[in-house]
Amino acid sequence: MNTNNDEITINHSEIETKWQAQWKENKVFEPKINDKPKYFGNVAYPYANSVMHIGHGRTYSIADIYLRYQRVLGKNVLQPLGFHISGTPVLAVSDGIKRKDKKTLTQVRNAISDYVTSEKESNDLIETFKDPANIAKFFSGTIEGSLDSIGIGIDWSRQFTTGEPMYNKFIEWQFSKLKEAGLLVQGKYPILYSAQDENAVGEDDIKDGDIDKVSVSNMVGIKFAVCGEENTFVLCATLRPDALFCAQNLWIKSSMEIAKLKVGTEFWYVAKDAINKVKYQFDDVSHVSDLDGTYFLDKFVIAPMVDKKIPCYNAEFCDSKHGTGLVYSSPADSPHDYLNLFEIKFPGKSLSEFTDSEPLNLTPITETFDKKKQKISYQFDIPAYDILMKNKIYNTENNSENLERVKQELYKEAHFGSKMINSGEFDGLVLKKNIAGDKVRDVLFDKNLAVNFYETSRRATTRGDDNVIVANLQGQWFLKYSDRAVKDKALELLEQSNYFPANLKASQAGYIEWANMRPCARKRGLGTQIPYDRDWIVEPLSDSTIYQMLYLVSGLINEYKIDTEKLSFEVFDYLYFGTGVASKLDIDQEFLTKAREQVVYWNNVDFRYVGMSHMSNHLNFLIYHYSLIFPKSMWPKTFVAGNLMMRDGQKISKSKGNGTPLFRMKKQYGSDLYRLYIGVNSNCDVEMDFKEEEIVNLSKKFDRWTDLISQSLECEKKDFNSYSDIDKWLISKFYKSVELYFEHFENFKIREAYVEVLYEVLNNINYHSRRAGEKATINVLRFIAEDYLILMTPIVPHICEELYCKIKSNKNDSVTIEDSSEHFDKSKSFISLKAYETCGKDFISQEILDKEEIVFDLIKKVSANIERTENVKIVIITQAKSDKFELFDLIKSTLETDGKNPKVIFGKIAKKLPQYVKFAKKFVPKCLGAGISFYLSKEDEKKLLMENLEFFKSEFGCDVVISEDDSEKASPREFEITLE
RNA sequence: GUCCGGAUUGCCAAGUCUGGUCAAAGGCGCAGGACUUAAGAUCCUGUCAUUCGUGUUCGAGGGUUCGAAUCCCUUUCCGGACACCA
Repeated sequence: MNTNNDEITINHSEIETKWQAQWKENKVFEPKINDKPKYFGNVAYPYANSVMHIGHGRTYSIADIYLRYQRVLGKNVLQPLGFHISGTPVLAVSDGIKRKDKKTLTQVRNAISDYVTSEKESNDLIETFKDPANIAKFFSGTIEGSLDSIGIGIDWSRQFTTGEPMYNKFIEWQFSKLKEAGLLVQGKYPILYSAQDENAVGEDDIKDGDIDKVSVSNMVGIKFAVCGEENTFVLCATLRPDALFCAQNLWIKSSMEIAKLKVGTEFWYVAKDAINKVKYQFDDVSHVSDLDGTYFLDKFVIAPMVDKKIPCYNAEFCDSKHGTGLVYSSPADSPHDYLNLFEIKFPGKSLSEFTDSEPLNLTPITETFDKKKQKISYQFDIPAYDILMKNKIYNTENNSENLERVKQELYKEAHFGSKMINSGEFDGLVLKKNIAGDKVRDVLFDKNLAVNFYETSRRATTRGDDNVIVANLQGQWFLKYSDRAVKDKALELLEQSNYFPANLKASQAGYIEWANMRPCARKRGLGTQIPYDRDWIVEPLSDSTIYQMLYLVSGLINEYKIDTEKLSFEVFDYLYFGTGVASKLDIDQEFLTKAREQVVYWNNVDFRYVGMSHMSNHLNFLIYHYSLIFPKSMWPKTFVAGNLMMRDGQKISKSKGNGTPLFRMKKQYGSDLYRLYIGVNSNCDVEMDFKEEEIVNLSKKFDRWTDLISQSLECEKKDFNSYSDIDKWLISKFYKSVELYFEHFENFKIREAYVEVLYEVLNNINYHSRRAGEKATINVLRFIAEDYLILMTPIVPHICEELYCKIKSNKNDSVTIEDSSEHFDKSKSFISLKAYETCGKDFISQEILDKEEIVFDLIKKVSANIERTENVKIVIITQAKSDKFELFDLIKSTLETDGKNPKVIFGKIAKKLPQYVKFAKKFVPKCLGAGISFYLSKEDEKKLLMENLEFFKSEFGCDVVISEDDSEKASPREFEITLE
């Protein structure tokens, strides 16, 4: 910290601790129902599986600054917070600890290291984490402490976790409402699955699942009818159904174990390793018999749609674990297929012997139509052949690497600018974006010649070494967002809301359009069971949409120790909609009345802050659910999407170890400074970079501000009229900035608002200090100090409380903090609750501001000139000629009477003051925008110069003379400067 | 793949929505000065070019306009978010 001379060193950390304790003790952030307008804002609850780092702190700080600003506006503000523990993450940690998984243990040990003093304590704590509830309990405690430590004004009396019975009841109610709205439906859904565990698998269950993500990929299983076997098919899974048109044969590894399955009324052949995939993806599957690949080698199959009889050939490269293990060839597109087929048809020969014509005599199925975009040129429009020849790959032997390379090249580049030919109704479809493939697939589906076949995006195994497969789960619960009426309602909600940043509102509407069927329940994890189907647990994103409304009654549920079993659907209906008869509900009537009062008073969410990455899912669902469950009058009002925080240009993440715990900020920099840095550094919609040097630099400005205000409070506040003109200038400037402050805040521009009242005002203070001396500055600051503190409270609340204390003690206020009677108005004691009530306009004198600007500009110009000249003894200031003033008058009056019409203005000038036509050519366009700037009459201008002569002399450090002559070059307020 | 966004003067980064007060905030870096025995820290000044008239700048090219960093079109290069995961 700065320890300059007589400056008082402030121990911010100490002050902050003191005020945080005061706030807590006096329940400053636990608002009661009163006659002020209410404002209900909140941020998404944090996930209680780790400690908070400085990145999380940004989100909560921004929301807190804005909500404290609402208090400045005189609102009764509620900001509650709960904790999210649904889903698998907490479970995964406790499982990891039970398993003694090293990675998990290290992470947990690191996370708790700040809260334990010995290794034994650490181990004991971790031991308790085998119960997931203890994980949630511990981390929610640390989170509460962290947020308190940076002065976030949260009403903790309403907190809950998503694992509590109260919450479960609320979610059950919510889902009953969604069911009523027709949103909750059941169907099939593909998920990653382990047949051995008989359960869905998440990222945590898959080996290296966090590093190399596994997703579900959608293949097409094409049915090749086996000749001579009725209703029996070889199922080949492919990503390129369009290649069917050049299918020449099936590849079947003779040694592969194959199973015959009965699926519905059909019989399918697949590799034995693929039995589970079929079993878990299709209905009515039974195992008929086993055989091996040799069975097919003398058989023929019919390629569907093209109706072509093709043979089955042995191929060692077949992989029983990929797809169905059985594939068809597409020699035109696949170099592998081409060479293998070639070697079967021409045993012992090399492809190099066939340069004049393509030996397999294939019919091309694609054609190049855009030679420019296509990076590979084809001789015969048989891409596989052409690329093999180009790369001089003539046989399969020792060429597996090369083949792989050209395959990649082909897939990557060949499809640009190709379209289908010789394929009947599909002719002309482009291969790009799989347009042709999708069309072929759809037609195959229509004719029941193919099925959807899901496969994992990469080969994956569980920690228990079972193959991860894709199961098409029966009975999956969905939220059906696809109905037009449902979408329209959500869009209506969005439409009537405020959205910041405003340009993303359109994207949000896009997400609403895009939402379709959303699986909303899972087989595993913590959370609420679906009331109609207890096997399913509501998935974490679906259980966190309208929960803000629970805050309105959660405090009372705890206070009245309500038996959660009594929280029936009817009770929630009564609480939220006022429907039903209260006296008939089997629940504490006093609670019921009070809780209903809460809902009626707080009514709806006024402000919701979410991370930008949650726009497409969380916020989307939130909008849907509110629009369906609540009446319009209870819809949320303002949404803000905020961005992440980086650390020195890098993402904050556990693995990088750059996520400094939030609670350290108080000791390291002071919470006020942290908040100030967050608020002033960037607007919430841009990614913010946390830089040590920047925050240190900011502390200098902050210290200066603190020091100035602190000193000013030692002075006596005087009557406005007893201040001098230059003092009034500073006061005017301040209240001008205040106007902008409110304007910026209305548009959720926190950064701009504080740049205005901190940087701008500080600059003006410095200028005033030069003009009138530091003493006078401190004196005049006393006049605005109280307002200034109120406006700064949202961003640096602790120091403002501390300084405000000085004012209170000066006032000899009869109200003391100890007064705790029911009607005690806390806002008199805490600046955190104080509204801004001054009418700044009364103290703004435009004339003083305008005049000072002329002086200011002059100083700037002269200083710049002096800088460039040596040995200046006298500065001569010369005014413009009288007719130049006339010109200005003419332009000004024309602008007023005829508007911004350059032609009219030029016409008048040419007529009355032709000597200035040339000058006007450059000057007039400048006036068209902002108008002509303020200027004085020649006499007043001279007066102004004379009045400030002494100030000029001291500023320039030399003699200053106001010339009696006129200058051609000068203009009103633009003096000619001569140095001697 | 789908959907968004960005490119600003040595670097980071405001400004763009709402065209004019924009040679363009702020920070870093750099240079000079004050203080100091000195260094550091701190404070002040400067930081596109300039013959101090002005000129040339906001990825590139074109357009609209009296006027474009800002609006429109084209183009190059970067980045972010994506559903069962919180």
